Amino acid sequence: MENISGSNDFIREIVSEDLKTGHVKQVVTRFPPEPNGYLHIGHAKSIFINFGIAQEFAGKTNLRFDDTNPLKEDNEYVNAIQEDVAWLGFHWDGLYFASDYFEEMFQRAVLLIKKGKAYVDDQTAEELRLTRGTLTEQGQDSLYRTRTIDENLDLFDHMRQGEFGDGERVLRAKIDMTSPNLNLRDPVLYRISHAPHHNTGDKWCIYPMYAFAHPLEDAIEGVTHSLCTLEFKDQRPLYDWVIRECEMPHVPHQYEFGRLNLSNTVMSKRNLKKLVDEGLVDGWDDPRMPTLSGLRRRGFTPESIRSFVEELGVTVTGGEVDYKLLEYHARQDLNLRAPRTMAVIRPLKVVITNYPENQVEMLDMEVNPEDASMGTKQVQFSREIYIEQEDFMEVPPPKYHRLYPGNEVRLKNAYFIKCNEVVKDNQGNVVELRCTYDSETKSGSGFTGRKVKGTIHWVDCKTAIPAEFRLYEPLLAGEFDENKPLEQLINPDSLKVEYGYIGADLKNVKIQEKYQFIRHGFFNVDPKETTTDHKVFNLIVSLKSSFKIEQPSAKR
RNA sequence: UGCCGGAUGGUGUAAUGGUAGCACGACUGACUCUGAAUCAGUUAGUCUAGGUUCGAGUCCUAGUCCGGCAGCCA
Repeated sequence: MENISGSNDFIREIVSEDLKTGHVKQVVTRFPPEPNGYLHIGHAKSIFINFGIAQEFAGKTNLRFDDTNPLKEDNEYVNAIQEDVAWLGFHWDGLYFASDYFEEMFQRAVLLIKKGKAYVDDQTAEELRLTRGTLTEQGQDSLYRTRTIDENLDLFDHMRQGEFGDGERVLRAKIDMTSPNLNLRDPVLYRISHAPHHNTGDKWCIYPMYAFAHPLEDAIEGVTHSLCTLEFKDQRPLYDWVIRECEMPHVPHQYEFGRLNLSNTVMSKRNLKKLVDEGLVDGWDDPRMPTLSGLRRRGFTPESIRSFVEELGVTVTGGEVDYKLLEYHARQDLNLRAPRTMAVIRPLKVVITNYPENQVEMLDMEVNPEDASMGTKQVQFSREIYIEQEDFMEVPPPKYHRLYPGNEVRLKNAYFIKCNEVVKDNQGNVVELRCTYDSETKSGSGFTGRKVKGTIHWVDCKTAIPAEFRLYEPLLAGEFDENKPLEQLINPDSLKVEYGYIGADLKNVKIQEKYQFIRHGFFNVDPKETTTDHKVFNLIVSLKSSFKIEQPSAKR
């Protein structure tokens, strides 16, 4: 069978081959998050791989919560994860919980004991660690390794009945304490934890470990290709051991791919949670976070995340992707879809002295020059407007095409204006510009009398609406360093808040709507902070700019 | 001095023994009522040393470097 997308990574080749040879009738994958945090863009890669491959080969994908550790899991995460997966555009075939299989897992563990393949160990966690050996030294058999089957059965049952305290005993696989693969040195299968579970309540006080539970979950659900990240590679022999020794009728296979790492950010649930818990960010959905909820609030579209992830491919090498590539995909998507508008983020007032005091006119503006079908809209123009502070310089550097004394520029969709006078306050700051306009130069009039180097955007003072703009830079100033406290790593400029103006055309914006503020970038209407009276816009990604001031004379 | 993986421009990725290609970035230029977009171009790569072969990024040997593994986490 051929896949639809045409992309052909090593996993798709395996799937293809399995289908062709008939080893597999229908491909079944699963996305198995632990509900102990919110999903991030790294998970998006796994989601696109698991759901994507199943889709391409007409298979099925389950959303399965790997909830085998009651201490860390919570229903808040269960709900958030479902929302995020759905937002990316995927529908799961089955919605399952590992905890629903606890009884079967217990029975399989009993089977292991009966076969002499598992035993109850009374050693402490510390003793276990000491006898496991090291990377270069083999481990030693536990004193309890030779317990009789009946004794093990009895003890394991008492574990389940709650007759021991946390950590007093564990169930271990009996494999090989001398194996060079640490995962095979009699790994722990079950531990005791008298903790309430988000799904099973207090029904259980023993919980299976990932290494035991995961292969069973896959087998129970009929998963054919269990796709996970590289760090589980060493567990593959154990995965196969569990399936085989537990005599699971269905045999899934594990394949590993490289995890996604993004530059200048934190990418582990542990550290993301820390940022949230320490109040260093505004929750899991802080727009600077690489979480899916953060990216959504920031304004990234699922389509741009998808094309980004798909471009990376599926490989067995690890690496770190420059976040600029994600920005590129966001621009690419938004450029075609986002309506254009003019917004002034750092306002500077301009009075057009030869424009009649009470005159007002409506000017046409293309909604999106990339898509004529989006039509035009009208924007109001009058004698007083705001322009961007950085679009004026009293002493312009070379190749500065914007406003400066004596220079003429075009106001986008309006007229040429020329700067005649600069008004300053007591401190010498420029507070107002007095300009004249040329009525011959109206946009759309076909005026060709003379040319102008620059076009700048503006907002009419009479109808301007105050707005808050949140400008973002990467969360971390440099690369993640686990030896430094998080608060020292955070980029102090990761969030800058500005107060400026939007035009009347944005009076009725709705949350999560995306716009391009001409010459600035793409912005999203913040869903958390925006009210009818106070509009907050999140910078999704700025427009590229080839303009650089050669001599940074910040003087205006 | 264990085991398992892996090394292709600054970054990510392709080439399945037969011309090292693509994308991002960076830099030019054209165009432009967004210094955007678009278009054209430039830049820059097979870890090292041997070997097999008419031919090696690809196969073999040795080395170097990088990642993962010593939770009763997943």
